[in-house]
Amino acid sequence: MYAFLMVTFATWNINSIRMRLPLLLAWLKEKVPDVVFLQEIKTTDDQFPRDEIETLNYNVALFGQKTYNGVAILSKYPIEDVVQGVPGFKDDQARYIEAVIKGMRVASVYVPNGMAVGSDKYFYKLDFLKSLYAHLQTLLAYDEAFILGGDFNIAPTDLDVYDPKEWHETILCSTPEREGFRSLLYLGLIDALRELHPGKKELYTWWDYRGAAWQNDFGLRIDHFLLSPQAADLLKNAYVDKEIRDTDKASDHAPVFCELQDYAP
DNA sequence: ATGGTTGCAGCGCAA
Repeated sequence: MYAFLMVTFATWNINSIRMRLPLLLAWLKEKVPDVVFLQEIKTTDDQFPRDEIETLNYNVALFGQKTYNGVAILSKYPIEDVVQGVPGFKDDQARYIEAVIKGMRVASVYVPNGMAVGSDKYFYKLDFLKSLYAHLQTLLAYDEAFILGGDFNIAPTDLDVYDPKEWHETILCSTPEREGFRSLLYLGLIDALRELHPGKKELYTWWDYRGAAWQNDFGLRIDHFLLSPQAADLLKNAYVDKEIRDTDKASDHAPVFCELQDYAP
């Protein structure tokens, strides 16, 4: 009798939670996702608008940072066993938070942008991906349902890029970055959005503020949900919520939704 | 167009 119940996950690079708070609150009220992964909250935990979000019946888990980065998990259900940072990766930037919700492990990740191929930040990005790979390998050994959502700052294939020639071997699209992402898939994780929309080009999640990219649909798919095989068995729906990208004072990223059949009714 | 726009912080840096 619980067969039709769903748990709705959303991931959104919000690009400053304080700048985007009215938009976030309206969006939460309208869409009512059960669990939300946020990236680039760009604030310390003490400056996070916790009260406004808790008023909408969300629990909050934070890994904040001043000015840059910062990740969070919002959940209608209790949040347990919070982990801040990728275990085993020494990092002074707040880019990963993991927890257990309704018995299932969940995580919100903000993979480094990398700035330019060959830069110091680029190699930091590749190092981050290696450590993420090692940690996910550990988690997958449990053979349990697990969901990871976030801004990976990688367009996995040319299908995920509005103009692959212009972006050929540039940041977000270089072969080492793509191999890093692909290695996560080869571990056995499933790219939820691509799984349900094979061959579809218009799955973009990010449009640069510059160059009227949104108006021209110059987009890239760089925000992803990765599911363990046990979670993928429950996958019912995945889509990009493009509507909010069109609003005034929008983030440059659109949220991605992922609906799983309820795993603990 | 090695430009363009946005957020944070209060100047340039990061994206």
